[in-house]
Amino acid sequence: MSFPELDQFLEVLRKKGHRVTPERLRLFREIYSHHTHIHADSLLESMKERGLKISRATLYRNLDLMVKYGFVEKRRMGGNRFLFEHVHPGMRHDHLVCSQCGKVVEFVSPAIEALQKEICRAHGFHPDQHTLQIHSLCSDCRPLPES
Amino acid sequence: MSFPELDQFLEVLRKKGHRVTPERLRLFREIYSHHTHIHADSLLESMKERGLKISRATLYRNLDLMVKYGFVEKRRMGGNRFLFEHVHPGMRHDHLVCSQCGKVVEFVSPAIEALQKEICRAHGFHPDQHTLQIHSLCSDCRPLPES
DNA sequence: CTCAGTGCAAACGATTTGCAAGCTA
DNA sequence: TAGCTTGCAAATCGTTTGCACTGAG
Repeated sequence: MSFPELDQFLEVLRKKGHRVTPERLRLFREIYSHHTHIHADSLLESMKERGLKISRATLYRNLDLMVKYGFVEKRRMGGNRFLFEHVHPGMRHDHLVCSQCGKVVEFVSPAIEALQKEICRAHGFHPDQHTLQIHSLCSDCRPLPES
Repeated sequence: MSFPELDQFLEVLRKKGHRVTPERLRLFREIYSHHTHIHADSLLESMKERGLKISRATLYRNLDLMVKYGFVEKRRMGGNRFLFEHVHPGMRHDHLVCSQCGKVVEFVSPAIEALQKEICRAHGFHPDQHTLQIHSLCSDCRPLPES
């Protein structure tokens, strides 16, 4: 499976003096074949299952590389682990996260998008590069956790 | 220094069969004397400086207790450490976080507040219990980190 | 007197890093 | 070949936990 973004990635690698290694390519394809946020561990496991060799260290190192060059986003959604997601050009979306169970729902809201920009601008933050998370309780996790 | 919320806290402790220990009281007062998000470590240090004895373990255990009973909020703002903040009744605010340096700015926006509620509702999330974070780059951290 | 709470140190989970060996350019 | 990359294992970092002791009720 190939992705249009792969060529851009290769170009960046060359331009920046990085080498094109099999591990790098495998990982790149792997992330681009998942269409939502995924943990480093799940990526590793998923690659292992498919027989794609890569070590945990290399995985983390290359994820950071892809983040650095803008191919991947790395964020935390309240939990302990980072979630990775390949960028979706021209398709911004934000995340609604359950503070209890960690469930993540994606949503798109032009209205909130506009407000985000405005708030960023008002505080001297860069208005083009932003993401937003709403943390709340999902329907399974009851309104108020008693006990 | 005493806080109106302290009495509520004491009441909850009694009602729930928890004991009123000096460590608990010290910590409670400590958090309520800080008016923004603060790391566990800073709390510990700050208490140590003031000669208020408490161990790291007890600190974490009691922070969780206060979270459980709704006196404290515990969240991650992108960094590795949790941030704690005593609740500000009737004074909701959200956070704008620099994805680079971690700087956190508080803001209030009734408009975004309304949208949050709406989005929560639309996805079956609890609309009253929510917080929101915008992640972007602050003025010091330049638009696009080259290299 | 009892059992919840404390402190210490050890355990943990995710991620990062040092170093020797491997492989791109 | 040169030196970026890899894999392994060890290290780190913040937070959590087991356990014996302490002290609130």
